[in-house]
Amino acid sequence: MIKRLDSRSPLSEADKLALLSVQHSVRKVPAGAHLVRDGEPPEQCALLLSGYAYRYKITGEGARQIVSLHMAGEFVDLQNSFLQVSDHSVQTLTEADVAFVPMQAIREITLSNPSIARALWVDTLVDSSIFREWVVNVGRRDSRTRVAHILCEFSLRLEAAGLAKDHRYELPMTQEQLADAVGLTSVHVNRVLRQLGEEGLISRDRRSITIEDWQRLREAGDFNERYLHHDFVAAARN
Amino acid sequence: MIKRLDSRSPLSEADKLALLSVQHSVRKVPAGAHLVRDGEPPEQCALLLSGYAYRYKITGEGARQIVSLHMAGEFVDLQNSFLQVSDHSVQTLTEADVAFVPMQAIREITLSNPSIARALWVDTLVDSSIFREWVVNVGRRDSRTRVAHILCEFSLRLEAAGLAKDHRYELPMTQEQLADAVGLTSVHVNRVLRQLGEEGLISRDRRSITIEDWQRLREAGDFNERYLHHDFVAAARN
DNA sequence: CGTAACTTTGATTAGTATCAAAAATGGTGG
DNA sequence: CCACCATTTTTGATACTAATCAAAGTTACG
Repeated sequence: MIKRLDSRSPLSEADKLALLSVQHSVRKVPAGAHLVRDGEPPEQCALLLSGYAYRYKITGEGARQIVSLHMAGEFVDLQNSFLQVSDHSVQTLTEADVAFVPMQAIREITLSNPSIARALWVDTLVDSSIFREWVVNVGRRDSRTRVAHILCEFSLRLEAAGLAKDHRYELPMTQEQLADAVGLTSVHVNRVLRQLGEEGLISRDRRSITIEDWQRLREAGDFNERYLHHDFVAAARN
Repeated sequence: MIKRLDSRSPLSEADKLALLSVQHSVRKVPAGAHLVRDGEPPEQCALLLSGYAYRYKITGEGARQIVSLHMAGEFVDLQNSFLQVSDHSVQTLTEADVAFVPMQAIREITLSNPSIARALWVDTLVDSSIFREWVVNVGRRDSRTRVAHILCEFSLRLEAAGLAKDHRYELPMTQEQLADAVGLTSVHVNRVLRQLGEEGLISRDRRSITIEDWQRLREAGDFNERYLHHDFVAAARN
């Protein structure tokens, strides 16, 4: 986690020590547990040490839209950190090890340590960039492109997190959850996945995805990784 | 602008003075001008003093998705402030007065002044919350609900900015732009607007919108203003 | 093993897009 | 102030994508 922050907004050794010594408690949380609930005040900030989680909102009609997916090393709750009431829920997708940090500790360290504040802020800005791309994905791409796009995104993010390689990864989501992330029905996602398989772009085995032809899937998904901001260190120059 | 920041994350008088004295240049910018271009490094941070602007991205197919709308008093470019390359473009919707602040100045003041950093950060977190809601809007709501929802959002945001009252406002967007914000075609947006009018929920005159029945439009749009975080001051308790 | 959750397939429908064109509006120069 | 042109709004007809409904397979798990 620290490595990730550092890569985008450099921290001194002292900063890293300060981060490591922030008060927190680690707990193992089962799959399907809520880390944050829509409408409740955020009191702890959860950092995923292992496992997966997703943010979602429910419409008045009862439909669910997943608005982001998070994996080991990511903060799941900085988004709510300085707001009074959570505007969405966060739920684990798998069993997960979670470090809970009291909001108060986050508030204190960010006031006393501007470099850390900066690094956390940058982290939330990257989240925002992904939200924007999801608006586009869901708003302006057809079903095949949408699904291909999200498969590309997951592949790169998991590789960056060291959870995948060679364009092969475990995706611990049901097709229904995938559907809720791309704004389609699970039935349709199923058909699209089959089609992508038939075209030789991907292959699947249970929950594992192998991208057989990265270049073509990238094109099919209208995917450009720039929005992930994986390689940049703007703040490096101060 | 300062008032807005202060309301969500309190600033001392000294902070306010510091903000006011940040180096900047004010320019009048014509409608349709780009403030940020996708793919270019952000060098200045634009603060809208008057007028409107929107962020957008273009898909490989050439379709446009507007990902947010900004009005007087809002920062248009904090989102890119610490990232190396912009992942989207920002264009003015109307003629606008814009204060340009060099990124360097933002970086310096946020390192030296944690309260200001906090306030700006909170501002970007609220932006994120709106992005999330847009993902839901575009991903899981039908056309009528989507349009009603965005009309509600604009009404509250404009009122909060002092640009509207009594649920009546000027919306300087064409129906095509509105369509690009809700992920529909302009033809369909036109039909939905007509329908909302026939149902007595809104009325229109040129670009001005009057919400004739707030309660019913709110229901029609599955609208809950919580995600706008207009009334909260979490950081107040530090 | 038995059962619930998930995936897959098929048939039909609904909602939006697309295409086309007419009407209205707004701005410009004469 | 008017005539003209470009842009925007409106309407209609048709096509297509993805939703819905239903049910059969398959997988995971206690």
